[in-house]
Amino acid sequence: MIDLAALRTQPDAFRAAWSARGAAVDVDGLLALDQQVRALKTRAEGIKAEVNAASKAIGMAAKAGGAAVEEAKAKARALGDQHKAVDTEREALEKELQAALMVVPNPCLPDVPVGKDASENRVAATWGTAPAFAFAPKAHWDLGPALGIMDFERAAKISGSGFASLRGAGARLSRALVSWFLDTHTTRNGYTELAVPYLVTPKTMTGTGQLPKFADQLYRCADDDLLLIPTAEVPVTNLHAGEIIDEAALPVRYTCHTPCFRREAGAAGVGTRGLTRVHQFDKVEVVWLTTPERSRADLDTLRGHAEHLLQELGLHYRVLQLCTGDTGFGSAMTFDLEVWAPGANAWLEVSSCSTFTDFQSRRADLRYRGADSKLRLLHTLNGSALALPRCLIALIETWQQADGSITVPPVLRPYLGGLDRITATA
RNA sequence: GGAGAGGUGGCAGAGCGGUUGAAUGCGUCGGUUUCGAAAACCGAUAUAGGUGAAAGCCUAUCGGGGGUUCGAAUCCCCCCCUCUCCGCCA
Repeated sequence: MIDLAALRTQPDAFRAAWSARGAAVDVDGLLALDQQVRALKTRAEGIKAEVNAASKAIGMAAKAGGAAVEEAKAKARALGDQHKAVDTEREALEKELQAALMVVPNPCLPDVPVGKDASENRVAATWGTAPAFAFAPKAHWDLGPALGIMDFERAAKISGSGFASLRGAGARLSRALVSWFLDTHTTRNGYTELAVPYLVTPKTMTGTGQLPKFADQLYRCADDDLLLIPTAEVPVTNLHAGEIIDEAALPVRYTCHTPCFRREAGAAGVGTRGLTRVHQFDKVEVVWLTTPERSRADLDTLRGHAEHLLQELGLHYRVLQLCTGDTGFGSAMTFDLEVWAPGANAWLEVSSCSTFTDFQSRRADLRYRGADSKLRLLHTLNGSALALPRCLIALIETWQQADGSITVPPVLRPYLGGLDRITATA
């Protein structure tokens, strides 16, 4: 959520920022509503102050055994009714204002390039080169089933389309990636590992911005009013909701492996072959809670952690700086990491690293007490490091051999009992 | 799932329906004292919002939401959470 007080004082800056995003926000409507709410609030509180004073007087008079108590009560009752009428009106308008604010996107940082959509994202960096093959490289949807490490048909049989299953060395390879990612983050990058619930409340989903705007992308357990997380960002960022963290403890950095559940409504048929886009996938996420002063630099550090993993896996990738028009709802700046999948002949997004500035903190009530003992909103950052199925795709397509076997990247071998090659018989 | 107990400020823990934002203790901060520290003593110590140039004033908040009342931390109803015991279960 944006800072309403800031909108009040600098509406033009917000207008410009939203226009750069291509977001239609009725600034005048918001400001008018805000004005009404505050006017009603002032009125209601003024009447309430009178009611309180009258009640206090009645209390004293009753104690002293005054005679005019009944008359005073009647007067106070009338005032109370008046207050209730005004306050009810205020409440309705305030709800309306809140609802409107909840679907307003975060303005991008000033140095985010302006653009209308994904076609105007900028390639900020490229690492490595596309692997060259002496044969025609195969896509994972051919390689995987041939090796017996992926099974799409049986997954569809038990769960419908958009689900995949791994088997044998494929399942093990996936687990090896998770372990290696987590170990790297905890031992080398200073993250604390978390294990969290995969079902969360609507309030939690609202804290990070999935609700109310993106309800159609979430799986919901209607009988219990719980939702399946679409990313570990949701439970991890909300973990400290409503709390006050001491500045000395910042930045708080967490890494967490969870499955992610996404309905992918409206994405049917778009890049859905094989493991590329599925309703359930595993991901290792990193989340930072940090100060406004540090957050921009911290975003680069976080992104570096994700990039490093791809480098050690020997995977060719590029960094995209998203333009204003392609930046997600709550994000103020996002870098996507796209890995090259030589078989599918495509760049696949395996990480999205973002700073949400204080947008999520305002929703989730995440604050810190500064060295000066003042309370301030935290800045939240997160990024995938990394998303499993697409890493797996790039990995096997990149490391495939002419005979259809897969060479295991050296960093993963300790996690596979020394296995250096996945073959159809493995 | 059944039975019971409980949810009050950073923490612990009081609180008759009436000038209670809330005793007391601890903690924290400032001061006195000290060569310095400890101890002791003195003082301060919530958050959010409205209004105002500011000082300030006002409103709200005792798990959440309703209700009774002129007035609710205190009474009533619903919900949530925690703990204990029983049952069930990976």
